[in-house]
Amino acid sequence: MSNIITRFPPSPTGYLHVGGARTGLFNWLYARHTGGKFVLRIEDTDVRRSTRASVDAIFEALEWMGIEWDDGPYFQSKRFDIYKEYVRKLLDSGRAYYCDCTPEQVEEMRKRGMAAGGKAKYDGACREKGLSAGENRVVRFKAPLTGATVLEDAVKGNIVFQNAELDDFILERSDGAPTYNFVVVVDDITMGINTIIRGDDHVSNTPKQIQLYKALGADLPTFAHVPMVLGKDKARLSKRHGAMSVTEYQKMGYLPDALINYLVRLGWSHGDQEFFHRNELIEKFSLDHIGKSAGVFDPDKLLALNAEHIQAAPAASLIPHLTPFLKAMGIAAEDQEYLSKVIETLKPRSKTLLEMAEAALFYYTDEIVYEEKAARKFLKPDVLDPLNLLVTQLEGLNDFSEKELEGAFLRVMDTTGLKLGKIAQPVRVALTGKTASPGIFEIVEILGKERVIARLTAAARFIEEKS
RNA sequence: GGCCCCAUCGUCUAGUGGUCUAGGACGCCGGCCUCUCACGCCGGUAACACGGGUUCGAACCCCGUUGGGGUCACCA
Repeated sequence: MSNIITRFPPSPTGYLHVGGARTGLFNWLYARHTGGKFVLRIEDTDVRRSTRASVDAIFEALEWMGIEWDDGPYFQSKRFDIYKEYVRKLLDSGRAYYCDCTPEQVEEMRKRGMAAGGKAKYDGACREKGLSAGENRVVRFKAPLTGATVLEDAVKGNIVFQNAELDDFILERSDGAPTYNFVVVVDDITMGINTIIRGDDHVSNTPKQIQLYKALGADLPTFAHVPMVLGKDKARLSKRHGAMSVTEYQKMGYLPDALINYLVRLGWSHGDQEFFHRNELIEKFSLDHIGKSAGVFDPDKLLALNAEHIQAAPAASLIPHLTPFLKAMGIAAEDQEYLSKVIETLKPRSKTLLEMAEAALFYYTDEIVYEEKAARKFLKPDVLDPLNLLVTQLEGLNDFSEKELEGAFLRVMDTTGLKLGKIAQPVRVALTGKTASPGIFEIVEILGKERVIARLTAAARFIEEKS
């Protein structure tokens, strides 16, 4: 029923950073929420700075996040004919003209304006010259000199710009290439984009674009300028603020849903709710709860949210996300059922998938390396008897269920007079090499009789050799 | 500097004139739980930038100040 069409227009001059991903997300969510369309457009008119590698990086990041587009990707570099055609239209209708002022001359005008009253703009020297096409000539837009242009912004409200503040900006460079403000408008018109959600660093471009829409006789889209994402020091996001690319978060073991949840919540709210599943976001997202002020990117909160998403996810759904990390550690983890059990025990103690993979190691290797401190503290001669006793008890068990295991431990406690804590720690070190791990019964059950007994006796041997 | 935007705990935010001695989340600090580490639970810390109005009554409306951000290209 809806005919909302949004778009995401990254320029391929580097990786996709979290700020850009957020505006992409807003557009995607809004399209999904309204049942509309989401268009991907690559803004690569700056041939010098655009690279194929960046394009691929952007695709990869979007794919990982699960943001799929319905139309495109369009490449502006392949649409020059269309831009030419629109320049022609403007020239023919008298809304654009050729200008032969040199960059130096224009720069001079700006300096003068800056010195005089603060208005740094082209003075319209060639406006009425009636110049035709030629070497070193640019095409400028003949902007209205008086009156005002109003931006009716869906998040910021009405913003009024005096036309006298704006100048006759360039539509087509002297080398024939179109400029940003122009191509954006032509693209948005020809692609049917009717809802533009973008960073508010674009507000000052908007009046120019609105004038272009009008000069071209096109309907205005809905504009929604969302506040920017800032770094901890409240300055614009940059590499010195730490990990900023979407791909980095992927590599650090974040779940795409967690990143999405965090990014959307940064600047948008739904009452007090902090945790959202992807579908909930689609269901609840709307333009009218986007905040007006800039937000600081907080890695701690993202990490906490990631932990929450890990906990909330069924083990089976975590498998595809965790497997690459396991593989990187040389763990094949082919048995899905086993992996599921492993994940279940690790979920509440893993804030990232990377942590989870590292914590899973002892489930997959038989060469347990004892942490030095752990061994010194817990693998001492006095636990030799309890350990051997436990082995005997365990050997007698057919069923390694938690209940049976508890019984076995209880009997060892009985005969030795030791508390569970005294026994559990040495066993934990014997089984995992570490002093921290999932519950002792859980890991014994998952590891299974054979491996548990092997590791226990190995620990006993270790103690004997030491003393 | 001109133009534009913004302003609630350290951070993300709820709040749309009275129910706010301002709520939630992250962080931080206590405690409980406990076989370790976590998880979980309970409690605490901490904010309406400032000054004027408007109103019987302002976090919410208006003006100003201050502070922060954006933008002023033949980049996008």
